[in-house]
Amino acid sequence: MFDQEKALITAKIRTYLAQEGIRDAQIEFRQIPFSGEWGLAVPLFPIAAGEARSGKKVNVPQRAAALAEGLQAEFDPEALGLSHVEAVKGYLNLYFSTAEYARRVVDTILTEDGDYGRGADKHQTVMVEYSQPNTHKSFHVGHLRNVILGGSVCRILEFAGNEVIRANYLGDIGLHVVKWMWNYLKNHKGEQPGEDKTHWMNEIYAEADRLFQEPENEAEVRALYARWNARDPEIVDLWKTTRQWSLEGFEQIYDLLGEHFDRIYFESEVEDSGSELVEQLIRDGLATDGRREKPVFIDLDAALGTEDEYRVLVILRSDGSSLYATKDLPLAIQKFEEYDLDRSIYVIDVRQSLYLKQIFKTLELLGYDWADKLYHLAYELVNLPGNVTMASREGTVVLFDDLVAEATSRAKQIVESKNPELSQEAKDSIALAVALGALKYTMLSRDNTKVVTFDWDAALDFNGQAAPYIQYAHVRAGSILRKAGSDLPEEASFPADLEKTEVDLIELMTRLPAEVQRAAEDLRPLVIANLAFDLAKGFNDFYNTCQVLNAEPDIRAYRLRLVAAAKQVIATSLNLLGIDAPNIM
RNA sequence: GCCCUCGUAGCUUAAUGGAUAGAGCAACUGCUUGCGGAGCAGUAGGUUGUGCGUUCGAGUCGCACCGAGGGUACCA
Repeated sequence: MFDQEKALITAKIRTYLAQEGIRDAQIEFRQIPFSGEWGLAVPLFPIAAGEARSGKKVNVPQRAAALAEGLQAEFDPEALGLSHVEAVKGYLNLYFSTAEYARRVVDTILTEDGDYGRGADKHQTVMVEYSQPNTHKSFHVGHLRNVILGGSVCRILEFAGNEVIRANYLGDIGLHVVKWMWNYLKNHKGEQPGEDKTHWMNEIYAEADRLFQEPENEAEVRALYARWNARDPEIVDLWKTTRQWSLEGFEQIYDLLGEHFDRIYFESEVEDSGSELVEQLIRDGLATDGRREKPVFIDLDAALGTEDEYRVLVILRSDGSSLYATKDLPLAIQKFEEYDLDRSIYVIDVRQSLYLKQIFKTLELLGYDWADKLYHLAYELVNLPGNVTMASREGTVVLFDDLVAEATSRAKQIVESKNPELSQEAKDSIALAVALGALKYTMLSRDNTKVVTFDWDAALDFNGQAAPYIQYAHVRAGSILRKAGSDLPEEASFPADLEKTEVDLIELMTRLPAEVQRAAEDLRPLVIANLAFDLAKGFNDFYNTCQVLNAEPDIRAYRLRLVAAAKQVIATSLNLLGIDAPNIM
């Protein structure tokens, strides 16, 4: 935002340093940590250290302090539109004119509106593959982290200036599907899914999984698997019908979560190309065909001359049936055939790190020059208290719909107490926004590499550092603007003696553009989650110390604009997390 | 054995190599409303797992160790 000023300041510093016999110094700008007022800091440590390295005998901290003081004497603050300049502990601190800075920030936000913080078009196309559920099975809290993380990463990448293609990859074939069909034919023939399709699908699957433990049942399932492999038309039809139910169930969940996909891949659609690729790999001598005693595998360490690093990748079972690797290889190729991708990101949990490393390496060995554009975005699991892994087999799962129902019911109570006069419909929709916001924030406010321990009370605690607090700040801002009635003042000048809470709020708002870039660069929604909370806290501090509606006309005018700007930035940051910013709650 | 990730306040967690390690829960004190609970203000809480190293400067980078979790050829 202050590029012109920075250029002028940089030139001035260079001139001074040249007099000191220092050339080609890198001038960097930082934030000044504490700021009752604010400005830019220039650390002189790197420059002093540079002198030391070039052989000059200097004590770095002392020299940095001396340079800062020398520079301070050189600066005429007014000529640069600065309020004052200080030399502190080796830093040159340049303070902006408070009123001017504040006005510029707020004007910029209100002019750019929802585009404030958006990065310039990078001309980069990024595919993000996420969610990847298995059809005919449940959707639990572990799956939720993937969808929420992937969805937020997509929004952030897009807003940062990338073109994003959202991809999903569904496990629509395999033993789990056959088990499901077996149980359906045997115990549920003719039944239709109810309102909640995923829940219903999962009940049949869970039952099938239990019954499968019995040897005679297992034999029946295997027999059905053989019919499936022979593409028995009756079974294929059943598969198509039931898969569709699953898809519709997932669609319900994605709608609820506000997610959509541009391209959906199915395991079934890459199975054949996978088999062909395996044959090709054997012909090329890269893969070893050990059938029937052993599988088809690639000894990556042998191929690369590494030891215990890439291990062995099995690409086809000894009985000729396919594995994940059989299908992930052709899928990667297909993605690059269909799209001109600059990056291809896989949002998959951390346990598959080695596996993906092997897949990427294999594609490199196959000679695909885009292999270095593949990236595994690993995230840790969601566990239950006591470090219990969520596994449907053990029955230790928290199902998605149960969780949403509980969260919504708790949110409803809050809405009831705050706004009893609203219509039931309005209450329901607000409760849902609050409930989903709370769940999403719980998932996104932890670093990707950290295990989330799912605790009902913590996830549903709407106080403190949680989405409802942020949403509430947005509502309060909206309420002030609504009560102010007529249109927002088109312009307003800011006074020099702004309250500290006003200054702090404005500074937080200036951080959005840079934080968006950082979040996109590191694929870390956490960065935005933190900023959203800080903004809400900043706004509440402002709200508690500054009157808006009852203030003098001049003050009222600029504060109304400040409130509108804060509302905008909070809404944008929530949007990047996939969280609704309601106007009433 | 080897590889990856994590270790920060009682708990959950933040911190582009830069200034006094920042929050939220829980705790404690006070105020308001009121006792089937909430809001606000404040207080307290830290040898950043341990030890070396790189650096003017390390929670952050490197190495080693300790601890937890995960992975390591036909599971996903």
